[in-house]
Amino acid sequence: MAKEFKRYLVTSALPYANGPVHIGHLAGVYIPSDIYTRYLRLKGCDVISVCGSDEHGVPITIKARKEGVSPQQIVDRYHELIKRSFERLGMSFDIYSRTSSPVHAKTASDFFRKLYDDGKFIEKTSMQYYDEEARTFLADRYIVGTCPKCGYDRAYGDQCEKCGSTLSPDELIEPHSAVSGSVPVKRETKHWYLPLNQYEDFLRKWILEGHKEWKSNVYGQCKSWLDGGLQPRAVSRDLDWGIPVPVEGAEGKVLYVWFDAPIGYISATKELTPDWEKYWKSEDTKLVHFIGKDNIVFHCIVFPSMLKAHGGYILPENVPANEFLNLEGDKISTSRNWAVWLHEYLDEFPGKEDVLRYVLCANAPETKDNDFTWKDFQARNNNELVAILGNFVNRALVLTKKYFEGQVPACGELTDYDRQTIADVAAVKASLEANIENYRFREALKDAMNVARIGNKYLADTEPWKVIKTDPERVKTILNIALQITANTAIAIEPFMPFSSAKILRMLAVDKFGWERLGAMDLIPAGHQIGEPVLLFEKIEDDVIQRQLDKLAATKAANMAAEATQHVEPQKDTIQFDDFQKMDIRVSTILAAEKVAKTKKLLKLTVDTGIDKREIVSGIAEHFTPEELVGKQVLVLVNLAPRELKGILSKGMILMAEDASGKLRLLQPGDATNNGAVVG
RNA sequence: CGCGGGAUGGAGCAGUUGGCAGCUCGUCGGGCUCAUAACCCGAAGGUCGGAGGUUCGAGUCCUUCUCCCGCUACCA
Repeated sequence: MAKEFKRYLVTSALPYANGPVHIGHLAGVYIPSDIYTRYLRLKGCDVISVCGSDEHGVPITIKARKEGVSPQQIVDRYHELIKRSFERLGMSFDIYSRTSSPVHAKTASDFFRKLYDDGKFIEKTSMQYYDEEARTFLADRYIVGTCPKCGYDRAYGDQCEKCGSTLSPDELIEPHSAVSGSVPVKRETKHWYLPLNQYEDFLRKWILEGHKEWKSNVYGQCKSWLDGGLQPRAVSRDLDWGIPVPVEGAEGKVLYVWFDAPIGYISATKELTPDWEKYWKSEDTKLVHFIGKDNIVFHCIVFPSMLKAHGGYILPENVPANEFLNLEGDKISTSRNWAVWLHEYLDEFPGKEDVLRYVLCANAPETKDNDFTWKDFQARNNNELVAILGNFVNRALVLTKKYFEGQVPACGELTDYDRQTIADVAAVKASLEANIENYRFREALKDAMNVARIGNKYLADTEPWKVIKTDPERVKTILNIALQITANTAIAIEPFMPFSSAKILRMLAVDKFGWERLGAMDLIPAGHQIGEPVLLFEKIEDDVIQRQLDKLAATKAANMAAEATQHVEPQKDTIQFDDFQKMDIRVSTILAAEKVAKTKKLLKLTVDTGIDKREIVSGIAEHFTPEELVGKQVLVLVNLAPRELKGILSKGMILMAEDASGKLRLLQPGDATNNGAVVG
């Protein structure tokens, strides 16, 4: 389907304004989006790129409450930080807006009202938990209590993380609010739902039949959702932070953050241009959403359904979603401060914006999760940016300076080899374009770097430093070509590394070229005086990298310490000696251990309790391998009522201690003891 | 439990409709000296997570298993 588009509308997932932006966000969404947009602009396309802060939702209110400030103060803080960081990184949004803006409030409100008036919603009343102390309704996640299945006392209202079972808040024993700690009560509340099930046919046709070219992760996820059947989804929440539901009698209710956030794309466009409808409502506009994989359902299922329900809007032509980036082997986490924060990077690596852009693009998680390591960062900078790109540019300029006082020499007669080299450079264009247009930015970046590779090879093969002694005329041609290639690198890398591109142009003392000039060999006229060569990139030394690694190690240590103090549980209620005596705990030896098939956490253990040999199923497979357990002595609660797990009768419980990091430790007698010895 | 994505030489990745396993970095050897000890050339190193199957032929299709990540908990 080679559709012709007259203009482009590019959106980037709205960063959630409860924290700064980190490298994961950049690699997943913003770098690809900026490359794409810059490329289209350079081509002279009509393109606008919109983004902004997502400022509503429960987590922001929680954070505000925790810090004792208003939600507005939270979002103001992070909006400014994020916006400024993006600018410094060279993100070229046409507008970076925010969902707390008046334009957005009106846009989202009108959008909801239109759907409401057209009868696109269904209204449902249900009972939900309410925190009287904090005066707020509680999402299931924010209710904590004891798990009815395993007795874990910090299970959430939707799931117990200990035993993995899915729960509803009603099942929790002694539920209390995670927000205030008070006991929640049930209250009746009314909400509006978007009946996604009514859009299944439309979505099927549009995605499953019409967009088979989408990335496999995106297509697969959509297919999975559609095959599973869609449910009506609530689009309002009981909350005092957000856009009020524009309906009579809806006091205290706001639009669900996932309803209002994507509309933020529309609002931002409105703020940018009075012509916004051209971008949102013309079939010849190509709409592309850049997102991370966790956002797929909202951008491919929910938002398109909203647009469809509203009518008049175009749908995204593609939704290139990336996977996740890990940091030094561990999942990036805002709450655990396990991240490389953009604003900190910009402060600590001034002038190295392009290095980060390069590394994150070269290592972008396009097909699967990837790992960012500082060692890789250093290697890519030193071996690729410095050695290949920076070095080539430097060679061409220094040679010109040295032999021709910085004046571009004229191109004479071409050899076959010259012609081949010129053809090689020209050939980069088509590949680079195809890769960018198919959202393969890693490959595209490689193409761009190839221009410099070709240049290095050309200089090595033609050896102007030798030829200058015998045939200065020939050197003129060689350096003319080398300089033209240099100018070409500036074009090719612009979408990826705009700062370096500009730097090259400054050194060459020429103006910016359009994309169509890529491959041309007459970019700089003979006789043109070039500027002073400066180094494009610098090597990054080991100590700089070590400082970053130390910083991460410190974070890890701080997390451990924090968790240790946080996780010490208060003493439980007093019990009588009789209660304790009821428990029969014996020293036992583990005779055999094997994983229970088709489970993640369960191990089947055979233990010798001294009384008998029995089987115990224990949820410890994630902490111990069967091999390391065999032969160990442990303490076993032997008179615990037997319980069937996965068809195996478990008779007893192995005693464990859970440390601050959640890791389990065996409790063992200090010295070898006879099995069956009574603990008490 | 279910569903989605992934598993390819030391590292990171490509492998289109099944047909001699490629790329970048690293390693080793050589060349060059204009260049930020950078650049250029060459070599070694994978049987493509495990098992089974379809086929003349499979990394590429089917079955099954293992491991990693994600979704259902508002973090890309």
